[in-house]
Amino acid sequence: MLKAARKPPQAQTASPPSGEAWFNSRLSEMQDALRDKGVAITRKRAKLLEVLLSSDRHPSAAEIHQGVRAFYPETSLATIYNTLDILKETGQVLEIEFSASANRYDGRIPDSHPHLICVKCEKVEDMDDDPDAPAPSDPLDRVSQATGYHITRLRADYYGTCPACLSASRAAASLPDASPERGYA
Amino acid sequence: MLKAARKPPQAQTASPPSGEAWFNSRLSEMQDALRDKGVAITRKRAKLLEVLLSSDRHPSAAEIHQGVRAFYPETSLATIYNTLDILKETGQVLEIEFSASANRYDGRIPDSHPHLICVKCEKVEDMDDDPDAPAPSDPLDRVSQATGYHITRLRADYYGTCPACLSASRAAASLPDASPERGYA
DNA sequence: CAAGGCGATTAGAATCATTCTAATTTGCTG
DNA sequence: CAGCAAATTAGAATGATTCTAATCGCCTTG
Repeated sequence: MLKAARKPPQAQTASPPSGEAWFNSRLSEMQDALRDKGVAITRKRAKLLEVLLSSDRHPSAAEIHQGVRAFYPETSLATIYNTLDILKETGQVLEIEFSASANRYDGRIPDSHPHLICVKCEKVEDMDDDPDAPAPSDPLDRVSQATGYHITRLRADYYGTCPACLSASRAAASLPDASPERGYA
Repeated sequence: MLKAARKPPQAQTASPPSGEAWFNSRLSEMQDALRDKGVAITRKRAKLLEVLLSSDRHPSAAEIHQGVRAFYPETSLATIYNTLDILKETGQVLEIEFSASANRYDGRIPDSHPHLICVKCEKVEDMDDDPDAPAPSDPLDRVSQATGYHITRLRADYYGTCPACLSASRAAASLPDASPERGYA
């Protein structure tokens, strides 16, 4: 499992992967992941994958829905969410969460990577962040300069399992069944 | 406007500010910000500020509500959201957004700073990230080692205004009124 | 080809955090 | 005390997402 390819030597507004070859190989990856999970690749699901890979605009579930509907008008939103869930489970899509509007999905680069998010037009772009680049003291300044955005906020949050939950789940592994689950996973 | 103080020389699970002196000075900052905005500091709002500063658990709106209710049982959730909005506008609270559960609020350190988020128990902790620390290639590894978490994801997203929207709003500034607003701001 | 089975799909209901609305209360200021 | 604006309220509305129960489609087996 490779990291997202990192091409240019400086922070850039975007370097979206492209090309038919890339498209097909990425598509195969996703299909393989679904197969490995034991779920069928139906026509609607296949189309969903295409839609997901066909633009770098990080579509919402509703946008994906529209894209699939263009070909299969009988498709319901539930199917979109359902398939996105499977893709999430298999690490084939990155969900970018927002509380004030719809989540956005990145199927092109499913590993965590930084984004540029316009607070006005809600555009979401990939960013190639080169941490070794000449770094002005403030990362907001650095990224502003490199991208032309007026950056006002960096959200940098690490998601994982805390030590307490780690030992709890290790204990649970030896025992019958565990305490109730909740969580952001 | 100072940056969040950065105390220890390595990535740490947390270094919550503390002490009565700190508490009072931070409280004054928030109160001043409200006054500057021209809004009243009512008893309920004052209590909300206290609740916000009284723990480092990054409470949700509902948790704050409960905390205020303990003193003013007639308080409605609308008041909590309303006051949080004002605090957000004045940069006095950091909203940590989640789509799958309630947003969390950091009034202690209102500038953007990294967090540790447990995907199991939903704990949210502050993290002092020292980017100059000896850096194993992978930041997830570095943070895992430093904190004892099992980190699986770094969400690093830059929020700001994209070049297109910047020029649009510059244009709008000279003109009568602008195109419809939306956005994540 | 018929029957059975099972995952995929559907429409619509349910959920839940958040926002909105319209009415009421509060706390001044004169 | 009257008048006024801001604060507050209960409850309705919103909107993304999830759930539910029923149906569909398709493959297999007899």
